[in-house]
Amino acid sequence: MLSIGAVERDTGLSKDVLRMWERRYRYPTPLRDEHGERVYPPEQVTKLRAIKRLMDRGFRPGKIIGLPIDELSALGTSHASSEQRDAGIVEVIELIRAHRLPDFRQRLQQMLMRQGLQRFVMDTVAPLTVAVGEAWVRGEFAVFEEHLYTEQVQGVLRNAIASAQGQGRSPRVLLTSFPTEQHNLGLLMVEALLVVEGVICIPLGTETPAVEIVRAADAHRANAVALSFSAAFPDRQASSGLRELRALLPRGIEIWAGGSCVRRLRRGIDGVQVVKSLDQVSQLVGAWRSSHGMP
Amino acid sequence: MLSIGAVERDTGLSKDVLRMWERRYRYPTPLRDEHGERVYPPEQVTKLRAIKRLMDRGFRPGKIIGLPIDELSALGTSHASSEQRDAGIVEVIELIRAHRLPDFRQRLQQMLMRQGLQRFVMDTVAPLTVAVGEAWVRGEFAVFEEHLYTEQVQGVLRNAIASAQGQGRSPRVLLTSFPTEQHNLGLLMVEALLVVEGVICIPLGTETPAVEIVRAADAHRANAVALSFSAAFPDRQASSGLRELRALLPRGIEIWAGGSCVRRLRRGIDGVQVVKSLDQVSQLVGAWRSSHGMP
DNA sequence: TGATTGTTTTGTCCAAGACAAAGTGTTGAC
DNA sequence: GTCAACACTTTGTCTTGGACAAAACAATCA
Repeated sequence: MLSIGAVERDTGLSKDVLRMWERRYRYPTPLRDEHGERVYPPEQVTKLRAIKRLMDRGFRPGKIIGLPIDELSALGTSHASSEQRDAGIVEVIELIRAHRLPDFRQRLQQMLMRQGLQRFVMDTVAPLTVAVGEAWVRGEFAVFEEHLYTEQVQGVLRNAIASAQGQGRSPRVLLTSFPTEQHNLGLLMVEALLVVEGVICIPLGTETPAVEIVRAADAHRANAVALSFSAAFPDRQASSGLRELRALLPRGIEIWAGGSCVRRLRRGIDGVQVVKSLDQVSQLVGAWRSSHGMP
Repeated sequence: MLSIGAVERDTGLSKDVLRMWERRYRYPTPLRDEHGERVYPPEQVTKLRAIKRLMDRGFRPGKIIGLPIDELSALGTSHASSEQRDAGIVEVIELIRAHRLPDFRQRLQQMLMRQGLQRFVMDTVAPLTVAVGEAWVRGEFAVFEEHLYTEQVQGVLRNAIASAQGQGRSPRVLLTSFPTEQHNLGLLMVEALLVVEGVICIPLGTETPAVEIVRAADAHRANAVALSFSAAFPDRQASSGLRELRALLPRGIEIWAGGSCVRRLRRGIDGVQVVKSLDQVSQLVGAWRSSHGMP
């Protein structure tokens, strides 16, 4: 049984939205505690998570909020399972669920060696992370299993980045996310791809306010700022934040925005490059280099 | 000029709190746009950030909200600076402030090699992190510089952990923190020390709810759970959380609690080992092993 | 096909009141 | 002098229902 604040943290739906939905769609239907405050049963929280997940994919709340939970997961899976899943991915997922930590770590390392860093990120880590996220929403993955997954992959990626990192040359790229966006895996994936291209990376971790991004870009003479937005990040904040940053940042510095959230932005933002897939990272670097007279 | 939502993102103060302060303390005093909605001037946002920072250190809003901005920064400075600093530490700090990223990274790596992982963590990383935290509060360090520091040290530590990690033997130790505790560096330092002792680590990253810790401990047959608490973590939540976890967890599994927050806990908690300094980590492992008939 | 308009959907913001949880201080017992 | 219990103060979160702008969708016309 969770309070409205706890549900906000758990689902990413703001208190205002939770109350508004209740008024407007008659769902969720929380009970009340002895002092008249909303208390959400676990099933409703699970369903809310599923709804949020679908909204992140572009569904609209009014259309799906009435559906029962199994239809919601059907909607979620129908899309994903259509892209045939690599047998390797399934196998790795099973290792986490069986809590075979050393085997899991070793398997990751093995795939990294076999595929090389670039293919490892694009063909293994990215789909694996999506699969883990979906399994978590369906309740097939415990919270701690997802944490453990994230931690292990982070370790492997950071390790690979350190090994692949050489002298590096322009462009100089600053990597970070806006406040409230805590997901680091996306940033690490991009950093890995950039390091492969021989780019100089300045990783700031997550949650840097716009003003600080500007100061950092200045101090480190960055040529571009790369921002990551997970699916859970609210669209509005993304576009307003990007506009704000564009206004603050000198025009000479490019902005690259990527992640599931910006993928569904309708209109492009002036002066911001939207990166819809990890493939484009390499092209972006190439474009920057050729337009700045580099081989 | 920022909207209330933007200020929430930027300062970490919720909309409810911003409105309540305005009602109660007559501050902040946002202007209104053409539709009657709050609009915050940049100076006020800066002051709000300063207030939030001091609150994280234990100040209470009512006492400090009336002070002018320069007195607020003075409050941050007065406290620290008495402890004499290692020359090496000062030197490394200067590298970050000069934004010499490759030199900084190389210097860390060099110290790691010279000192070995254990001494590196205890004599370099720990005091360095304290010094950076203090400098940040005094305003000598920008937010982005602190982010960059954290990111780099994290990289070096994770790298070292991966290299030092061998087969490992009992005890099996689960590493994590309670929800809202996002600081990862402390956990990584402990993990490094444990790996040196040949302990098997199961790192869950930060913010794992008590119930999930129990499930993870069961799934991975952990012998101990290590929890990290930064200075910003509320004492009360720490002790109640630890008690709750102790009640949920089988008695056979030990709880090790460490970090600046627990260091100021008055009473010990029954069945919880309080780790006041990093030196004790090695002893704890030794004690566990000898009491379980291991060499 | 593509731009322009109108309509529906949806999220954010507002106000003031209520109250519980956290923190502080005081008293009294050992 | 230390510790527990209690009362008092401070502070944050939750409540209500109304209003409205921005985004998404649909329909129209060039």
